[in-house]
Amino acid sequence: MGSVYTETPTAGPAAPLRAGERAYRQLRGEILDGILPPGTGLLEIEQSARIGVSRTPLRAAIARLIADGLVAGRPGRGFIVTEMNVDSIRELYEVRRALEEHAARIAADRRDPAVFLALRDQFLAAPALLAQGETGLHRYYDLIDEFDDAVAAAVANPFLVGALATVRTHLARIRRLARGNPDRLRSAAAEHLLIIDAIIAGDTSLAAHATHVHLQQSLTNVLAAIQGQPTGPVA
Amino acid sequence: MGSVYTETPTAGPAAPLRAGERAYRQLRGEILDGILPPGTGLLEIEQSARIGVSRTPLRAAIARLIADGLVAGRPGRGFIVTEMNVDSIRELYEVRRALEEHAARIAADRRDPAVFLALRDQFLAAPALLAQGETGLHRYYDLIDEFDDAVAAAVANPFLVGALATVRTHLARIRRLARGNPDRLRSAAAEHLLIIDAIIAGDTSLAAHATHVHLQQSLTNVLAAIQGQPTGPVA
DNA sequence: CGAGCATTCTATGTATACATAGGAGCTTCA
DNA sequence: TGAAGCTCCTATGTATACATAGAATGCTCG
Repeated sequence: MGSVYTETPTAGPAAPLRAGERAYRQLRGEILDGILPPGTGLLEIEQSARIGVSRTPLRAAIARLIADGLVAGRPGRGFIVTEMNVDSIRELYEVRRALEEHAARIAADRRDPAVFLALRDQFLAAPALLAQGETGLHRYYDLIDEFDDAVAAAVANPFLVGALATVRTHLARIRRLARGNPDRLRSAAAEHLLIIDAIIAGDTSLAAHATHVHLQQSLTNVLAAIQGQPTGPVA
Repeated sequence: MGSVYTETPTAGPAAPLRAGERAYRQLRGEILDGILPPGTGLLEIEQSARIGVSRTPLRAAIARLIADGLVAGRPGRGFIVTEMNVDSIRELYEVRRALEEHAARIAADRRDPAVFLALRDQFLAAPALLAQGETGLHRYYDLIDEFDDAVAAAVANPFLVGALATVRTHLARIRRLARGNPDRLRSAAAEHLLIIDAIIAGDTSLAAHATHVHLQQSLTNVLAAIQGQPTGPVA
């Protein structure tokens, strides 16, 4: 196994990244992007050869993916990428609703107004962003992430943030299906604005209800998108 | 190393249990029971020698404990049992409230009345149970588990049940601190009865509110118990 | 006597060799 | 021809040897 560090040692943004971490991120990304569709069998030897790490760190990576719920496996019979059907999506949104409503409530109570005022301005500019094509779309998704991060920071609860992170992981797999619906994204931006306004105002109840509405709309849209294309597109 | 299977091959209740699984269960149990108190350093070599497995399955076990949030570790600097202070307890209950309220709501909507009617009878007998000393206490805790399982079965949502399982794991560490308060346990049984009645009646709102009340009472009791004995007793 | 540096030691990270169990496919017998 | 049994093969489970990075400690120099 030749040079593991093909890149210059000083190039990385931080540490050169361990083999197990690399394997985890790559597999996770490929599952989330649909490159490894649900049902795909993950063979240790095959995957370790493909990614370029030995079996030991690859096993660690798969163990983490199992903990994430992205991979399932029976002992002695291999591992497969977990399925993501309509029922799973409904179930996921059920948990998401509980957690995000609670988070919104807490965020409205503990928020730093300045942070959300800045976000408000950015969301006001979202419709213009969405008119800019692919790059604008990317920046819009980054904005959503910023919002989620701001809520997480306001909540300041490792358990809640962790549970939300788990939900968001699975959500990333779903989002791919409903991508590219400008009308929906514009509506979503407006819904986010409502939530942000409620948080700024410190109105816990309104923040929770606005979040509820937003998630219900989101779920409806996702389910409709899936009706359109029964089985997700796969490379 | 010599015979891993000291016991007769046909003795085990099921499969002989893998080394990694054994290590995981033992370490998890010891952390939950406080035998390995927060802050304890888990050295791979030391622990693998103690438990009697090699480093590879022990690493897998520690990886699972990290996913559970029971162990934390900086890469290259070892692993330690996570702390559990008053703030963590408050944060845990915050998430617990969100999840259990939602679960109670759903359970009230989807429940099988017969299951909860049976539980109702058992909880009615709880005060008598609590008068029976240690064995009665044990059976009481089993009854709580039965209730939790019944709610989980009614909810029928793997994501929500999984999130609840995570919370319950950490809760087990806390419960040890507040153990042995008969008055509180009698009150808790009465609170559970209220929740069960609401679920039987299909009253989603009441089930959620009764759960909220119960958890608030539970948190208050736990915090009071900790005030009494600042740092938990350790073997 | 204090601070900086080199050395050593320890614990994790990684790779590989071996053990084992489960399944697929083939052969054989009825 | 079909079904049952056996064999081989493959993939995971486990153990161990080696690489490496970080920290603690002791030494030396100012």
